[in-house]
Amino acid sequence: MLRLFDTALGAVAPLEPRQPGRFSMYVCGPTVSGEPHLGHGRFTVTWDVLRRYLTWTGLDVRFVSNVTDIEDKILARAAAEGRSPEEVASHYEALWWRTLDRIGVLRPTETPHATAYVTEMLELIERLVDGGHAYMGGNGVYFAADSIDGYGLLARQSIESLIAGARVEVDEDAGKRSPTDFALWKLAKEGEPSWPSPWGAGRPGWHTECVVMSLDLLGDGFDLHAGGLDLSFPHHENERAQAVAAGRTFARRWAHNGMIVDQGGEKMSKSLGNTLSLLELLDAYDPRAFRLQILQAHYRSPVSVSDSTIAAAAAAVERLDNFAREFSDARGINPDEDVIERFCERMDDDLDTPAAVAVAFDAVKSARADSGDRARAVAAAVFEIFEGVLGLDLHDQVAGPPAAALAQAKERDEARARRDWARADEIRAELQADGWIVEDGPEGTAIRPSGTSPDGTEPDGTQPDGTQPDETGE
RNA sequence: GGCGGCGUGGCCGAGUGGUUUAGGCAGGGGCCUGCAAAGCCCCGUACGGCGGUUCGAUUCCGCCCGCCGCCUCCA
Repeated sequence: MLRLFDTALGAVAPLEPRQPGRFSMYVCGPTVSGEPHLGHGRFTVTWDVLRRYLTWTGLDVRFVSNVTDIEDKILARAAAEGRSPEEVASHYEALWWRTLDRIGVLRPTETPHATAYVTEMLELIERLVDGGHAYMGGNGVYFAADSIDGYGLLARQSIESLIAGARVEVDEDAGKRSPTDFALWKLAKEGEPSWPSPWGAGRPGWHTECVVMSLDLLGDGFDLHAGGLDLSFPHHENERAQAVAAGRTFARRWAHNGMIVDQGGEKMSKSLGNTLSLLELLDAYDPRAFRLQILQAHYRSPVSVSDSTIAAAAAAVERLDNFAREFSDARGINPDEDVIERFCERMDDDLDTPAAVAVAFDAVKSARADSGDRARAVAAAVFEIFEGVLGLDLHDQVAGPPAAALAQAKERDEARARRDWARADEIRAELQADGWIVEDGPEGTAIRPSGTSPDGTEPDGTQPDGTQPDETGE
């Protein structure tokens, strides 16, 4: 049984499903107003790994992740670029899924959109207003945080100390009564997209969609609500507050992943403007290197991604590919049970992927030290761990090199056969200059693309995305 | 100010009250090789500082120093 840190509990606890054999999880998805950045890459990989692991252990996992397709930043970009908000949202959503494909993140079971749930959100808001939990302010409808007991659970603070620590003045014009209150419904300004409501035409506040969509698709008391640590407060707290006020049972467990930080150790965030584009990183390195680096840090720790850390991960991926080529005949046979058991022990301990990956690297070493069926079983465990569970495919086949390169390889073999080392070395240098790694094997000269191949294409044919160059990461 | 986290060898990064090491990357030496590459073997005696508990602490406790997060939009 997997044990996972629970933010509300402040401790690691067994993750027992609501219904035996089934697992329901909700992860806060993106606001599609810009390019995916490194932080997006991290949270998607982290929860994708949890989802894959639970599935692999036999659970039927229902994984819901929303798309916020109506929000202030989308409107701002649409206005700036002379496009409609719908165009902006659909453009960045398409880019979002294309990018996740590249880092091996599976599609959620469901991807509800905020704009498809406006009716349900209005029903909830009405219920909250009727129950005395929400009030009409100058710019919209606000939730009164002090109207429920236990506000501050996820921050592990009392509402008094949260108010005392508020960094932002209460906006008198908006008619917000307390800094901890938050918008449920925002009245539309001239020209903004809007939906009719009893309080005037407007659009939903961000915190409401997740409540409605998670409860609608997963039901009361669903198993896990996860997301970035920066969402724990106030976003998740505000979701929980609405559910509590509406008399619903919300998520049974809460989990949060750590932040990507810059080289100075500071969190990448929109307000600091120090976010790095995930797309640029994926264009410059094997996308699997990003996934491996995320796996090589504990999901709750801050992680710094830089050229040197990604290069190190890329070198490790290359080693794994070499291993996969060497043991390609081990695919499909029964994995060594000891290796799998040790791997699971680490995963079950609060998703300790760095230690779990270390088990796999140990297995790489021992498979090579061993021989025969035993070596192949251990190798099969390596495949099972990386490909069957962690979503990191190993490449044991390379696309057929072009005929010209093969001809050079053949010529080199001929030179070597007549012990013409000078000519053989000359051809090798030519091949290397063209971006090939040259190895002498039992079948003669073998070539495969190096990571810095001039043609730049991955064997899987990944192409750079088609975003405009002037877009900034957000 | 309130609440929380972190400080491990050149870099990244797990873990543990003590006997033999996490793991990855980089580096040094060696084996293999026509020379390489890949692979294999060996190596460098890491746990912020000061006290305390203990037979023994990197691991527990206290204090200090440093860094970071949340209390505003954010994954």
